[in-house]
Amino acid sequence: MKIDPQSSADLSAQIAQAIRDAIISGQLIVDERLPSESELAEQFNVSRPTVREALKRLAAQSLIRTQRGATGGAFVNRLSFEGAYSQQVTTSTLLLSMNAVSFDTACEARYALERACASLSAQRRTADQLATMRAEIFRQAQPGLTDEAFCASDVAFHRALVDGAGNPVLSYQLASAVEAMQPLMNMITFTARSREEIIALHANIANALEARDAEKVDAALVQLESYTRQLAQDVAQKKRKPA
Amino acid sequence: MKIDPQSSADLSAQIAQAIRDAIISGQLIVDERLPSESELAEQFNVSRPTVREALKRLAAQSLIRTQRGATGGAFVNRLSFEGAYSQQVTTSTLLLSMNAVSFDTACEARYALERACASLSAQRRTADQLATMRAEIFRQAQPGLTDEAFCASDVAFHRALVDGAGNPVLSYQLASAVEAMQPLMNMITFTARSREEIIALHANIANALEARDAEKVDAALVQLESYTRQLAQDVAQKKRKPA
DNA sequence: AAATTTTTATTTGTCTGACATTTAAAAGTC
DNA sequence: GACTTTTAAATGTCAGACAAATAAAAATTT
Repeated sequence: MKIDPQSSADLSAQIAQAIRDAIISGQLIVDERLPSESELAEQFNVSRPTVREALKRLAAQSLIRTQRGATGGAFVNRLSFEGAYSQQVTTSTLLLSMNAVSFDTACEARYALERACASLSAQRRTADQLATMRAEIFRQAQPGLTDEAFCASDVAFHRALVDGAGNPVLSYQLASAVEAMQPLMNMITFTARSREEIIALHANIANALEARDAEKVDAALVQLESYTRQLAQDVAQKKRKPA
Repeated sequence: MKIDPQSSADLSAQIAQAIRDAIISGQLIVDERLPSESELAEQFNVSRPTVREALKRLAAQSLIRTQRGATGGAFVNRLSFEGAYSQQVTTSTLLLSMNAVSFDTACEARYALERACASLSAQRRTADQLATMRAEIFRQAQPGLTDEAFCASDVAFHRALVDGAGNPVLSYQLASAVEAMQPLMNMITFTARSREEIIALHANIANALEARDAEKVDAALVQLESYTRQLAQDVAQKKRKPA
């Protein structure tokens, strides 16, 4: 692990990169303890605050964790799906909100991905996952539900659908896409009529999954996508030309 | 932007979270300048090193950038697809290498996602993207190509296929999945025979895209997936029982 | 007056040294 | 032997300083 004293980049960034490379290349393995901050400072020939800034950078990426105390220090993290997932949600959400990605584009991506695991889900979904979906459908039908709560339940429903594929990599990638869209979905007002429609489509999906009928799941998802886009369009139109 | 003095979490982590929340919620907008480090230190009632650690955390997530000098400071970054993408590749690569995700699981996820944009790509791919694919196929046929170079070209080919869908969100999500698998793919030795086979399948895909035939693209991808998994299995078997 | 150079102020980057806090192990005590 | 106290090591935080970069302001020259 060396740094280039000629480089114009921040020392803390260089040190972080050096350690990051060591982790990625396997020189540092999971749960291994890094040298103490003072030792690292000596190794890299910098001061402790500089080392600390580097370590905080790595901590922000969940590459390391720190513990205080006698046997404390910085340890290489085992990257968990959960951790990576929540980080991914933050990033995706910001991407959507900052880059003026159109609702249609986001929607298209989401459903394209979701349909990708629908057929796997039809094969593998467990009874538990099906029950979760049914429970969420039931919740969605409750009167007096706020739009936010309705959307949250919608996310949970689709999350269960995705998890049904039984592939953690897919769950990780997809769940973040679904969740990142939630702020956009929250901007849609769901009338009683549109909720009914969505719930019916959700029920179709659940029924098709119960029957392990991949084609019907796919068809229902296609319908749900086009209906969602229709709703968004109506909302956009009303905004332009308020009654 | 406030922090909880009762909390046991690091001050720098709390401050980073407070600023992060402000960015996500839109209180701080793109290219807006944060208060100077000294001002932030005063606001949060902490020292400057602590503020700096917080800012480094945000910089590690590309949420902010810093500039030195008179009009310098920390500015809110516009999250770019490229930046998010490279970060995502790092995370996904580590996830695959650290969590003993089986090759089959990763492969299944990758092709499920890839097939998801194949039909879009068949509709929308540009002549340029098709030409890129053809060029990569040509490169793959060159004798004397190392396995690493072959894999890199493979990534480029699939990247072009994904980009053909014309949906930046899909490109972003998918390209990272494809690229994250590269280290795993690099462990496979591609014999002349297997390269031939893969190149033929790539050609099938390109032809089908040229004809804008979504079904044929899908079929070729299914074949490619099963062939890739077959290859990986052979490699694993040879490792267990070396000739 | 215009162009160039110098100065100056501001801001981040880095260093030094100190103290607080947490934690586990070692030492001491009952 | 079980419990308590001490100690040492590590991270967390602070204060103050200087270095380096940078742009604006001021001064100088043409």
